[in-house]
Amino acid sequence: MGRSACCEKVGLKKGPWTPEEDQKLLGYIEAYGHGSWRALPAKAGLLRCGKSCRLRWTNYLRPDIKRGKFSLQEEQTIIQLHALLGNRWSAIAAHLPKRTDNEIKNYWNTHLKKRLTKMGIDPVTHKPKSDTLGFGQFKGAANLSHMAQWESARLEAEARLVRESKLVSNPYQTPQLGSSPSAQLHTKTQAAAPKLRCLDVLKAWQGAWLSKQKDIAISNMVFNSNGSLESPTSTLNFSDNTLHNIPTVGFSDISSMSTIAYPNNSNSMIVKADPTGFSDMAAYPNDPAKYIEDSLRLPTFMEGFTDVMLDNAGVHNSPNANGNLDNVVGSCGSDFEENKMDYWNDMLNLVNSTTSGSPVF
DNA sequence: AAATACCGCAACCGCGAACCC
DNA sequence: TGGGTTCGCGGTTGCGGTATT
Repeated sequence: MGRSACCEKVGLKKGPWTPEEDQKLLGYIEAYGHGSWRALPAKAGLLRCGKSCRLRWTNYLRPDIKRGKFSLQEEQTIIQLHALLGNRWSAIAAHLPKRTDNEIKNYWNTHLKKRLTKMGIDPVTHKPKSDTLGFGQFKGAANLSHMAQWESARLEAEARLVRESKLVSNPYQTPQLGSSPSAQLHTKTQAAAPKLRCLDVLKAWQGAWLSKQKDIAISNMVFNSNGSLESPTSTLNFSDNTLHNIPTVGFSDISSMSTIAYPNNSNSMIVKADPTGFSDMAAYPNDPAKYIEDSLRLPTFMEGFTDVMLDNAGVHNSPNANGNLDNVVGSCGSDFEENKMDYWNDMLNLVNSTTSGSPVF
């Protein structure tokens, strides 16, 4: 009963890998693929457990891993994605080509987290710590949480895609694009659904929220598998058939809520609420993507500013003698209002920039 | 120069989900 | 359908290197 402990067997080696072991593992996987990790050590002549071999391969030996210092761009990406996704390192790694989730996790814990803390920003919520009372109106954390719910749903959908695409995936599981297993996920996903449209949770969410801003009651709704509406604040639970059941290929326009689905074996869809409060889709009879593009607006309600503490300027973000970040403290006022838009602009730029390489955005 | 503290990273551990029979 | 197996993820640990005293 119970789990079979992978390293329980006496005689299995633990600890740092030797160059000889690396060579054996590398040579075996290059020749035969990893196959079953559990069976691999014996076949490769290694006195390691399969789990240890997998870790060594995915975090160190894989040929497509970039090592070394993180660039400013990478730092920014990590921080922004962490604000959105939390400690979901594999998901974050999927957006950082050639970086492993373990490496990103380590970098966050040893560098970025400390930097945020030093600057008076809670690395968990990405809010200023001084916000505990003064930012009663601060909606960013709740919004991020909201976004995370959507992202969770997306990840579930992606996971299903991977399963569905296993038939076409390369048995030699060396990813060519991303570095993390999640990157492999994306690669496979794309292979399985080359015409995949994005499950654009961010944009969908923006649209829904913007509509809410306009007190459009229906704006909080998304279509469920029955074609009825439900609140996006609830956890999305896409069954395997959910998206396929959405009957719209093109537009479905119900009041101010618009749903576009691309159900042809892709699990992808765009759901949005009409940010204008009135349906203007007739203006885009042949170009749903353009409609989405044009109708989306930056969410003015979102607040965040983690990009300001990236030291690209170096000067204005320096902590003061009190250990506070002058600019960040200042940003609790008007500067903050300015920075928040930059932050989310960056976020959306990031999202947009990854559109081509990932079905996520 | 030695001792100690700190830091960074590779590796391990445990859990949950997916898979397989 | 249920139970065992495998895999992947996220948290944690421990060790080696570096900085500080």
